[in-house]
Amino acid sequence: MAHQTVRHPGLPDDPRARVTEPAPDCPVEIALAALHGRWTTLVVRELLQGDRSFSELRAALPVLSDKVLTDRLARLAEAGVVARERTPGWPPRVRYSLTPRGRGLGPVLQALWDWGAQAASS
Amino acid sequence: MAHQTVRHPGLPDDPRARVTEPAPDCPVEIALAALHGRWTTLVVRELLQGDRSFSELRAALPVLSDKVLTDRLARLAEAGVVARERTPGWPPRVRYSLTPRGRGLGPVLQALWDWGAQAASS
DNA sequence: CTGAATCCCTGCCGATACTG
DNA sequence: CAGTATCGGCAGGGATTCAG
Repeated sequence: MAHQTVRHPGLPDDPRARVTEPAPDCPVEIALAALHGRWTTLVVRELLQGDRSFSELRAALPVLSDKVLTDRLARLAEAGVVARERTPGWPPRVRYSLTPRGRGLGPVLQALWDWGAQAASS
Repeated sequence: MAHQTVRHPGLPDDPRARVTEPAPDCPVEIALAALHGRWTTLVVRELLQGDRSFSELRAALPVLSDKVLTDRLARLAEAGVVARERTPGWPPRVRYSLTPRGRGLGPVLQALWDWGAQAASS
């Protein structure tokens, strides 16, 4: 059943696994930074189902304000998770989609889901 | 090579996967909340290597202040990740260790590490 | 030794109004 | 349609000091 060698009690043999204070280049920090912020995971979830326009995202997440949606998309783009594509002409249309790296977040979200779905009993 | 069935584009068939706004009972939110905050993952990393006292944690993470360490341990305990054990007598000694649930964070951190370790190229 | 109390500063995020 | 500009409330987190 176990399909990976059990190396639980040790993260990879990498110097970044031994830092004594938060480091922006730590892979775990990078991943958490990409998912950081309210609404971020929900935006990623929407895009995991296909590319979307700004309005479609607003419609899917009605409570999310324009400003925050803009901010989330900008941060996700900066993290290499989301790609923007403007179609020229009028009215302006922009399609958002996940990059390959963004699609790689699927298993990560799955791991988070699996852990969080367990009962909180110690 | 692929050792898991590809169900990328779909999180579990659970109503909580379809919420349209941040929900505290969403498993992903629960997991991210447990790991939330600066220093949190480093504290967990320390405890993944064995139980520790307050002072040992301070020594391992010298820049971390008392207040924040106290806060992180309290939050992790509340999340069912960390267990506290006071040994009676003087001076007061407290040992912190991971619960089984806390040890379950190993694979989660591994998934975050793996994703973050990839180059940020789109 | 293991924290709790207090102060302060910064950054997130929501609401509203406005622009290319 | 797809954003930007501005303002304000509030919580995160660091330093310092005090307590059980």
